[in-house]
Amino acid sequence: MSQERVGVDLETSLGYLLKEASSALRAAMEEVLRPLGMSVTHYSCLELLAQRPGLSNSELARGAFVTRQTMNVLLQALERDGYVTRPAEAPVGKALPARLTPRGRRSLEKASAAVRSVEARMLAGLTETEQSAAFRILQSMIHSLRGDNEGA
Amino acid sequence: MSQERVGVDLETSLGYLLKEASSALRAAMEEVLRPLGMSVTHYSCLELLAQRPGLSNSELARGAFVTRQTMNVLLQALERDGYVTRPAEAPVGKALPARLTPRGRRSLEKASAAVRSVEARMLAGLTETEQSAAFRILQSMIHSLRGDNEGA
DNA sequence: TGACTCATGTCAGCATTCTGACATAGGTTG
DNA sequence: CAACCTATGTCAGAATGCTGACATGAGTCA
Repeated sequence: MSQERVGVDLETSLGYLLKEASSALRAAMEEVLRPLGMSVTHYSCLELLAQRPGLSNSELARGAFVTRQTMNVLLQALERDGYVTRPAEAPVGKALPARLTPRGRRSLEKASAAVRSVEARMLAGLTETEQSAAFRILQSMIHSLRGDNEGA
Repeated sequence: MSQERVGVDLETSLGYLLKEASSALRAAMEEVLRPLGMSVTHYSCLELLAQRPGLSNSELARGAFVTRQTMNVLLQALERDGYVTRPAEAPVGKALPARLTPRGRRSLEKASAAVRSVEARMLAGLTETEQSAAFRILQSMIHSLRGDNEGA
């Protein structure tokens, strides 16, 4: 619109590109999940529970990259609507292991398929080799950012 | 905490890994920007203006991956606090070209250095070749997700 | 010229997520 | 055992970003 290249490196910054890709992925997921009446966080919670039954609220929060307070709000809604069950008493400690109900599992099926198709579209232009490279590169970035390698 | 590997593919999903990396990057940026009293969106806006002076509110919003309404609220605050100036009248159309004030430029300096150090840390474990690969791969993902290649 | 379409700036209301705080359960350490 | 530390679930308030809506300016096209 305004001008073209005053000339710095937003276009060459991997950080910016990472944010751009993540934003595009999120938008694409929202687009396919909206018709199913499901938000990305909503889907993430169900998918996590399908793959790792018995996760606690805090564990789900970490897996979905939100705070445990946020996840708690969502879990209470999912429980109220019958997608998820949690025992009234904690079997050990305070952690309440959550599980999908049959209704939750059913509702996840369509969403999961939709999201997998988005992921497939995302990877459509990449060779197997490139996908493997992407995997290693992203893991390295995460590792470095979290500072897993410093300190003792 | 609960169990280890019930066993599906969250650990092998590039979509999940992308979200994880983006989340780690955002957290690292927030960590270094907080001492400077600056949020990520706040920083993004200033950095965009430094690199592309004269961007309009809507263009800044697209560049920072937020809606133009959200960017407008931020811009008004930045203008009120003297980091940014916009003309009272649009030179053409309705778009108001925004520019950094000296104060805005000064405030950006430290933030920009901090963010660049985060990006450097993110890339620390990667070779030049891998960084080039990451660039091409991320661009391909963005391109595919946006569906630039379909239709006419 | 006039109707149409599109992008923009902006206001208002709503949704989502976060920060802060508290009580409790369990493990650790002296 | 007692003090301490960490993790958890949960409530309340605040911040942040979004959707909806409206008016305006510019280009397009008949």
